[in-house]
Parts: sequence; C-alpha cells; structure tokens
Amino acid sequence: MRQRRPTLEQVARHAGVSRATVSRVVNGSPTVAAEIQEQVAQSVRALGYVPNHAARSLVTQRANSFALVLPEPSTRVFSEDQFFPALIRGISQELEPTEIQLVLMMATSPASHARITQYVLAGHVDGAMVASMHGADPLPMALSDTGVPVVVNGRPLAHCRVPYVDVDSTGGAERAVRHLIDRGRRHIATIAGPQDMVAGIDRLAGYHLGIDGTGQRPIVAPGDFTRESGETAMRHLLETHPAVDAVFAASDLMAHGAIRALRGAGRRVPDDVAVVGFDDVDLARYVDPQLTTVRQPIGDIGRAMVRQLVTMAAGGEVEPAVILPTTLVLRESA
Amino acid sequence: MRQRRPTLEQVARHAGVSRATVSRVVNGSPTVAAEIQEQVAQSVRALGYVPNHAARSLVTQRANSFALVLPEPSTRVFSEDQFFPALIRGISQELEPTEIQLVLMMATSPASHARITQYVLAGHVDGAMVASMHGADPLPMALSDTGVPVVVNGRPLAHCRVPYVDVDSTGGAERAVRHLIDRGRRHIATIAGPQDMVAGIDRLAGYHLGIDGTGQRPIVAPGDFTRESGETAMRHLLETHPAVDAVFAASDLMAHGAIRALRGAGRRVPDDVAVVGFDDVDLARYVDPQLTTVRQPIGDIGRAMVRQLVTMAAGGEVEPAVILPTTLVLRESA
DNA sequence: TTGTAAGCGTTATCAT
DNA sequence: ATGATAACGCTTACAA
Repeated sequence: MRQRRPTLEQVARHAGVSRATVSRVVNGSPTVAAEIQEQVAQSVRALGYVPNHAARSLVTQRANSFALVLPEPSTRVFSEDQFFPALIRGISQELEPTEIQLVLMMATSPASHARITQYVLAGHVDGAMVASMHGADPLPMALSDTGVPVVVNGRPLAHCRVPYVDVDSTGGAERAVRHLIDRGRRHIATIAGPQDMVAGIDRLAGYHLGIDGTGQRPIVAPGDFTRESGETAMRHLLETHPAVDAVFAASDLMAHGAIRALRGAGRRVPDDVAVVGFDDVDLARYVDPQLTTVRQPIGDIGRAMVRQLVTMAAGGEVEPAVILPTTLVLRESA
Repeated sequence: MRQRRPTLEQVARHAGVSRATVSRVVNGSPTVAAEIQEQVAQSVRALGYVPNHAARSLVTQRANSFALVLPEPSTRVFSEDQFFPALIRGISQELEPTEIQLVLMMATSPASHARITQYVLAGHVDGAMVASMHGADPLPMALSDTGVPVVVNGRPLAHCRVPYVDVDSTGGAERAVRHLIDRGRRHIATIAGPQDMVAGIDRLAGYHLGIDGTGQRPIVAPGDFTRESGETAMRHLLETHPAVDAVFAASDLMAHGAIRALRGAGRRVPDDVAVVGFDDVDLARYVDPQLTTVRQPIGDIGRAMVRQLVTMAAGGEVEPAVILPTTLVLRESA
C-alpha cells in the first residue's frame, strides 16, 4: 500500500506554527520572519513534505500544465524525420525552469478529438499547443473557443484568430531556388508537398517567388512529402521535362526519392541535375550525395510556442504570428 | 477572461436534485432512478458540465495520469530512428480507452532528475513509465521507492525489483547470426552496441550464442549505435579481419555506416560481405541495398508498459518481466 | 508578522 | 433511491 504523504497541517504541527505560515514559506512569501522560515523549512525537509497538486490547483484554479495536442495524421506524415521528438525536446527545454508539466494528447481516433476538447474544456490544463500540419484543422479553434489559451504550430488555413508559430517556409524555398539559379540552372522544377498543408502551400509559393521574373517556366510535380512520392514525381518529371537540370523538393524525404529516381535514370547529382531538399533531417547528411537543404529550427518552434502560451496564460497579449527563420544549408547535391 | 465552468452544485439546482445525485449520475452509479438519471443528464448537457479534475482527485487520491519519463541520453542516442514516437504512439493507443492522461517528463538536466522524483513523489501521477536505455539508471528505483508503480522499458542492469518490458534482443541477434551461417558465411563479425546499455549487451550476447559451437571465432568491434561508429568499426574490421564475409550490426544505423564503409572499400553487399542490422527503422527499407534486419515491436512495448502499470495501479501483481518477440526481416543485404 | 477561517468542487458515509 | 454532511489539502482574505 502507498502511504499518504504528509500534509501542510502536519508540517505546521511539527514546526509549531499555523498552516497558513507553512503555506507562505512553501510559496516563498516574503512576509515571514527569517527565523520561522528556517524553522518551517526544516520541518518540511524532516517530514519530506511535497505540496499536493490537486488541492493547490483546486483553490488556485490553475492546473500548472500545458497540453501538447498531436493530430495523428501529421505525426504519420512526418514520421521518419525528427520533427516530433525535436519539437517535444524544445518544448521541454522551455518548460524546464517553470513548474509547468506537459500533458501529451494524441488524437488517434475521431472520438479522441471530442475527448481532448472535453479535457481541455474541463480546465485540466492552462493552455494547449496544437501541432497541426493540416492548416484547416478545426481543433485549434474548437479549443480556443473554450476560452483556453491555444497556440498552433503552422499557420492555420481556416480563418481563425489562433496565434501560431511557423517557420519562413516561403523565404526558405525562394532562397533555395535562387541558389539554383545562381549556380546557372535553367530548368528548375519543384516537387511540391500536399496542397492541403500550409508547409506544402508555402514551400510551393516560395518556389514560384524564386522563379518569377527569371524568364524560366515553373515546372511543378505534386508529392505528399514521402520518399515514394518524391521518387514517382521525379520519374514523371524526367519523362515530361527531360531538360530539367535542377529540382527543389519540398521535403528531404522527397529529395531522397528524387535522387533515387535520378540515379535509376542514369543522371548524376548534382552534375546533371541539382537537388535541394527542405527540413534538414539527419538523413540529409547521409544520403549520397549529401543533401543541400533548407533547415527549419524545429526545437525553436517548440520553445516559441511555450513562450507564447506562458504569456497568454498570464493574461498577456501575444503577436498573432511568430515566424522563425530558415537557412539554406549547402552540401553536395546542389 | 476565462469563465468558470459550471459545478455539480449548479447542475443539481438546475435538475432539482442534490449534489450527491448528480455525482452518482456522472459516475454511472446504478442506484439512480432512470427518470432522474435522464433529468440530470439533460441538465449536464444544457449547462455543459464537465467534472473538475483537481477536485475529484483531491478526494479520490488518484491523479488519473501516468508519467512517461525520458532520460535525455537515451533519446539522443535513438534520435534518428522512430523509437521515441513509436513508443509514445503505442502508449497513447493503450491509454486511449482509459481516462488516463499521459504526462511527459524529460530529464534534460541533472536538476530535473530531482524535480521528476519530487513530482512523482507528490502523488501527481498514479504510475510512471521510464524509457531507460541505460540499464544502470538509478531513476526507476528512486521512483519505485516512493511507492508509486513503476515500469521500465528494457531490463534494468542495477539489481532492482522494478518490473520491465523488453524485447528478445538476444534471441533476435542469435537468429540473425544463424541466418548468416545458413547462408554459408564463414567469417561473421559483429559491430556491438555500447556495453553499458542492455540493448548493447544483449545483442552482443545473442551474437555469441549464434557463433558458439560453429567453430567460427567471434570477431567483435565496438560501436555506440550511431552511424558514424558503425562506419568506423567496419573500416577497422576490414583492416584487422580482411576475410570477414558477414557482419551483424547491433543497430540499423550502424549497419548503414558499415555499408558505407564497405562501399568505400570496394566491397559489394551482400556478395562480398553480408550485413544484418537491428531495429528495422524506416531507413532499413531505403538504404541500398535494403537492409536485412531484426525488427522489434516498439509500439507493443509501450502498450505492454501501460497494461502493466494499469494492473499495478489497481493494486494487482504483475510478472517481473515481459519479453516481446523480435523477428528477422529478410531483405537484400543478407 | 502570524493565525483564523472560509472556501475550491468533488466523493463517500451516513441517515432517511 | 436520495439527500445532508463531512472530508480531501491547500490558498487567501481578513483579523489580530
């Protein structure tokens, strides 16, 4: 059997003071005599007292926890890269110095969407982060409607006033294309991501921005961020546009697929066709040739989301969007 | 401002019954007249009542949540494969039908170890899962000492009575070696994992088991599960044992590193040297040649841990060890 | 500066 | 079958 933890009451008796005083000491109130403070501190140590979370949040009306909501589809798409762990690591780091705990909620089934909403609505958490790749996801808004602070990863597509943290996908993609142009490439294609996801949309927009005004014609092949789709798209591209001499893939996985297709077709990378990816997952350094790619600071996304949420939970206002920079990492493939 | 949720009291007034009755209905007690049950249910819906977690667990002394504790070193080592996300997915799936929430705690700093212990000790969770790759980690035992149910992923090295869930690494490794022998390989080396981790130890033990009695001499090169270490180890192996015609790497990442080294040395895989990995991460299907490897059911580990914990939290006894099977997946590299 | 006491929203033990 | 009522452990006016 699990023995009951000592309560404030017991510490108070042990220290010969009132419950209120112990509470003050525990919570670091300055209005306690140094002498008594030490007295109480000793009793706390002696009895191994630890405040009861439930009791505390019952009276303070705060849960001291944030939820991280992961709609399953997104985690599946991004399964092979380190997005998910890296995001969590960033969040944890930022949460570390606070007393705030992280509650993980995966929306594995349709029913769980409702369950999550219920949970958040019940006031079990002081705020929620939604790692939603599908910009039209109604979940963030649904949560936000319950009055709980919510921040999303990735610009929401649906018209909604939920603050978000995103990376400069458009800028990164544009820079990638510029780089290809600067290297003298004249037939630059893109393998786009799914157009129901912000990441897919923005990276394609960046491609167009880079191509515009150069006199080159845009060449777009659809993909869904997976390696298979990249391989298929590249094969198709080689058939329809045999002159293609560069490709910007909207994900490293697709870039890898493209490289496989190119190798299969006997084209050398980057000699015949240059390839640039997006994400900078570990894999990028291990494909042959090493991948030139656009890096996004995943951990920073998590950290920024926490910072936003902390501000909001404290009743403060936050900017509706935080956009983190992306950087072009030059390696061998372009 | 966030409006306060309605309380039992208000629902009771709305339905014209007592607080106790509402509580009974909410908790599905059978001792309520069907008529009143419906009455109350309607009021609950009308007011949008959701039970207050803190109040409930204050009186029931249960938190309705489990902690997943991740000592940072392990997550770093396993960063590139999908161990961490897959584990969490399995846990979430098993937790889904229960009302139990998952609290994630990363031990990012030395100080956080203490913080985690404190938190668990405070009774904030009903049980803790520790994803501890380093078998000698004192954390599980420390947590267990607080009286909270604890279950570990991976057999603990330190002498301690914490129940654990592990996969049959030894058996998997042995099968891999047997397979190489069956294919006529005569100089089978292994690239071992770190010997302070159970996974490293067991996979090496399995290798020895497979080699024993075949008349072959064991050839062991040390590694640390990373691709770099695999590449280095393989290069070294080629120098010291040029006759080597097969290699069992204790991780897919190391196997990939080995393949790179082999290719660099002009050896063909599997023609000159067969390679078998361990883990079956996504990458295994995408390296060239596709990797023959030992698959471990990561999601099942998570699910099993939850099942153990649920039993323990309910006061039941669990077997001290659950060992899940591994399977040899045949592809191209061996 | 310290103590007293009134809740916070539930569940559970009694009576009825 | 239902309703009072007493906890559960803590914070926080308010009093002293």
